Amino acid sequence: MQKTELTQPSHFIRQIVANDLQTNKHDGKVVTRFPPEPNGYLHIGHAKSICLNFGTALENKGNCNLRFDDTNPEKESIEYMESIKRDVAWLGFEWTQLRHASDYFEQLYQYAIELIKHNLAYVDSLSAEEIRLYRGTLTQPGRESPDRNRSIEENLDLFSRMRAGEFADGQYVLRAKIDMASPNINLRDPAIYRIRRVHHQRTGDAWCIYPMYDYTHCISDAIEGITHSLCTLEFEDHRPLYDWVLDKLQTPCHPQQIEFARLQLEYTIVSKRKLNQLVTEKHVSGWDDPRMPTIAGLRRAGFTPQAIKDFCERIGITKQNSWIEMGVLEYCIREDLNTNAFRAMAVLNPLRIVITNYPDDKVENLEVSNHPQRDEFGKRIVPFSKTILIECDDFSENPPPKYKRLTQGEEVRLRGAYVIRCDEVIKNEVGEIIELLCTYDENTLGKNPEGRKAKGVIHWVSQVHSCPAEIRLYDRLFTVPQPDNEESFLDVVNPHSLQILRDCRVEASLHSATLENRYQFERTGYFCLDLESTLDNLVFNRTVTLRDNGEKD
RNA sequence: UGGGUCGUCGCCAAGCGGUAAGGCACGGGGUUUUGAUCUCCGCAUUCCAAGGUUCGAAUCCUUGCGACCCAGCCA
Repeated sequence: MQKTELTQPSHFIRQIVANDLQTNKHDGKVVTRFPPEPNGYLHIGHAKSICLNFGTALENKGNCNLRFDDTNPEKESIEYMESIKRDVAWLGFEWTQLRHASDYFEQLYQYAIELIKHNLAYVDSLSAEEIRLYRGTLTQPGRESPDRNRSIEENLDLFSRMRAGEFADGQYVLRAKIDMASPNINLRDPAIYRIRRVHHQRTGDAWCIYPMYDYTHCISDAIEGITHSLCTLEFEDHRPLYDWVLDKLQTPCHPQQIEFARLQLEYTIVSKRKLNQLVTEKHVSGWDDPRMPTIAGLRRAGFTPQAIKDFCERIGITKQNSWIEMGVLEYCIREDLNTNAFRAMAVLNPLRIVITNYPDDKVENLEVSNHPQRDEFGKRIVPFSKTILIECDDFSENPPPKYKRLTQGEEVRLRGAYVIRCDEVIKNEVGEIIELLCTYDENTLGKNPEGRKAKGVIHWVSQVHSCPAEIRLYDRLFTVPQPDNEESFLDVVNPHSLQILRDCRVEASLHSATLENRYQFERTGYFCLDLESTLDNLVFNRTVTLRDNGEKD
């Protein structure tokens, strides 16, 4: 938000807003809203909408409300509202006002009476099933309900009695009187109020009739003075209805609905039903499992708000259905963490090295830079001693060509420390390597050895000084790019999406790691503390691996 | 001949009648005490297709083709 303001690419919504500002269409105001239904957790797709709505307001010194579309109490809850507020705030956005569609229930009711009085709405006694039958099909026009020409007086009476609770759930419905022959099915006398005796999380039992989305949303927008009502493509067909309602009623203003394509991210699923299934069937640990595409999951995995916002900016806003590759999201988090994460060393699969020519009890507190490019990050102390641990992978008896790590008889640099040479490989009775005997060159601290150069650089920790840790390696949750297209998305859950390593050793400085900090474990990836971590049992999550251009085996 | 929307590089995406931006990915060189970062270079004679208008078309017109959305008293 701070760095790219002037270079932000334009997209069609920015152009519309800029043009409206120029022509003074809305008195020079820009007011948007993010209108989630509190019936689930926010996910990366919502992040796109959040960034668009809040971003549009911010860029134009306008306002953006957070409005809960809470018109269907059966599915909604306060718990979801709280999680949504937490996630929006975490992303770094501040809503101008917190609103609820339910704040407008009385006004919505009065507007409905207005519609009835203008002979533009009627109470229908057809059942849900009958209404479906009367609606017609995509190619066949619908038929008018027998109740369509009920008198205004009778409609008024029935509607007030609907509110008063005189009828059973489903017995009556209030419908807009538009056009049963419209090629746009949304205009075939859509239901705008239904009777539902459900306790509402905010209005309690004050109402037994609840307004429907199409009727509620446009009026809520108008009440809040929204100028640009941004929504996803599937609502394009609803725009004529949005406009119809506002055209017929004396509302404070008539916002412009503009549709954009929702985000589709490869290797993820975003349907609430499916996400819920992953949770309840224990394919993941919860809504905030680091493999989940939820904001909570991304947060726990170590993603930063800035990376997510950068991602949303990069993918653009258009009306094209498109699939974004994971690589884009990964690039964004790597870019952020590369410049902002402290470096540290952690050995995931330890292999012991004894430096035979290093004094038995000597310990050197080496000063190591916290960031190779940012000196202002300072230095930390990393103890060095005779017995150290390196990554199993960093030693090979039969190295492939161009191998840059440790091999017998060859030299390698221990990051931030000395150059060592491997002299001998110790194996157990079944032939597994259990220890390496090496010698170090005491003249190589902070400088290259005389006349030669180590083949590569590997990371390490001192055995006695390091801390044990559990490290969780996460990978994509699905094995195919579009799990939604699969007969059963559960069949393509990646069985290796979580690998828990329990014998890891991390450098001593990580004992004081905090939930807020991110780290690059040098040469292995970006990590953060998991919220289950304790002082006696450090747990780190891998956010993303380092980019790997190398010819690793 | 139901309605709506959309087709520009492997994936995104600018372009708005004056001769194809940019990002990701990918390939190659350089620097490097992270096979990271950084850096340099390469990467659409062509814009779904075919016609047409024009000095000039990805942009305008016509006709096709393909994809997505809509028949909840969900949002």
